[in-house]
Amino acid sequence: MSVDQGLRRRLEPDARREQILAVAVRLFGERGWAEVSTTDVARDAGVARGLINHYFGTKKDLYLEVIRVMLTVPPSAIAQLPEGDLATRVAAIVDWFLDVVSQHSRSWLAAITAGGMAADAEVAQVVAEAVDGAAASVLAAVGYAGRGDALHAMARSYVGLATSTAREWLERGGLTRAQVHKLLAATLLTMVDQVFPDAVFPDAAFPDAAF
Amino acid sequence: MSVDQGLRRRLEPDARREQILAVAVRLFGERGWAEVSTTDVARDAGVARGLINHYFGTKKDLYLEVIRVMLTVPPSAIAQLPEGDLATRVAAIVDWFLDVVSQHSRSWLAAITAGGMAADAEVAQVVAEAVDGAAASVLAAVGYAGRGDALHAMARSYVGLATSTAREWLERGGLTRAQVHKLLAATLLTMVDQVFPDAVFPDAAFPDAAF
DNA sequence: TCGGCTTGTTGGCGGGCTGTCAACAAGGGT
DNA sequence: ACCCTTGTTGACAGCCCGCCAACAAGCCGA
Repeated sequence: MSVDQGLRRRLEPDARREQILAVAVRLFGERGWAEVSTTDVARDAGVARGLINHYFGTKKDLYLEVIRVMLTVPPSAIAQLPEGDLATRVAAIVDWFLDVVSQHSRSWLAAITAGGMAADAEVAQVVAEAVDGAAASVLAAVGYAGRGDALHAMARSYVGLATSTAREWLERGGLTRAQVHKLLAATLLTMVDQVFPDAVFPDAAFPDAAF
Repeated sequence: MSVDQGLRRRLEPDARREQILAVAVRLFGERGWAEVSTTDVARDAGVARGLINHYFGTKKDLYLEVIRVMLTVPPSAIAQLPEGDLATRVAAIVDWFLDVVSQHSRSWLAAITAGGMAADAEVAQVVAEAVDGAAASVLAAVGYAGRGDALHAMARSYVGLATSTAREWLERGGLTRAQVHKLLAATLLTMVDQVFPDAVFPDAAFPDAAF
């Protein structure tokens, strides 16, 4: 593992930083916050421990970067919004979510379940930003983008459902992908039909028009 | 805060243990795992640090007890299952959940959102047991108790939705209780109608009979 | 009342982890 | 070949944790 080849080599700051970050992502993905020490990261990176503080500051700062990396969605599959029927779009957004989660499931799930210290305010904020992004995607897919704070809150709640359901599927193995898909699609349709209309702006009173 | 009155007094083991535990619950509820040291708990309890290890073992062991306390639902409101229509029972179980969460919201939410180190296996198990209990209550309320693992998985997913929605309500304040109630009731009804039937035992083929 | 004994309680030791900083050296520029 | 920038190191101080021998509070029998 630890690629230490005796000699001491100079790397460009970006390269060294990214190398340490990669090691940290791997270690924090395998074990939790308390189980990984900066000494471990330094050893596996073949680097003096002080260098980690030099590049990242605090151990928590390093951890925040790790979580950001874990939650960063590969931009390949984004922005594919099929223009069909509502049910079609719901099925598409659910499939997109399941694809993203299942591909790099371990790191994504580990990070979204608060990674190791959800109580920390900064960690919570990083996770909240990722949830916000997913919620915005959901709202866009169902044609409710930019329609008020309550809708965003409901969309974030739905992302919570999607997350817990995905965990039941990928970690516990108690559900099949088909069951997960049906659950998420049916509940999202229900929310769009029955719950979202009550949450749009009080002044704007066109609850169903997508355009 | 720290009730230190100079002299050193002997307490019965249960009393001392409970006193320390109370202090730990307060501190871990205010701050997270990393921000609370056993020294802090000892100081606020007016006790030597070693005594904590004597009573609880490891700091993590103390933390597990704290989370168990936080997740323990006051047994008052349980076991009230109104025998009415399905929609009535759904509304009742949602109200019950919202009551429980809103009463001691801070500690419950703090603990259920993984309390501080969800990555730890033991902490995850304690939280999972609490989620299992809530899921069982939901299944019992809708008449699907004891009908297979997939159903329990779906119920746990629903508890995830309830948790994230409650957090949007209580912590972020972006939703009203009425909105939360409608969201949770509508989605639960949808799951009972459209999703649960596919998840019952393969051999048992009576998806709708409550009795 | 007083000594003894059980046991709740203390304080310090060793080990480990973290943040900081002055000193060192790798490698390019002149 | 030299120098000088700067990536890199190693050690120091501080804190936290688990452990354990020593201490004493309070009860019991004499």
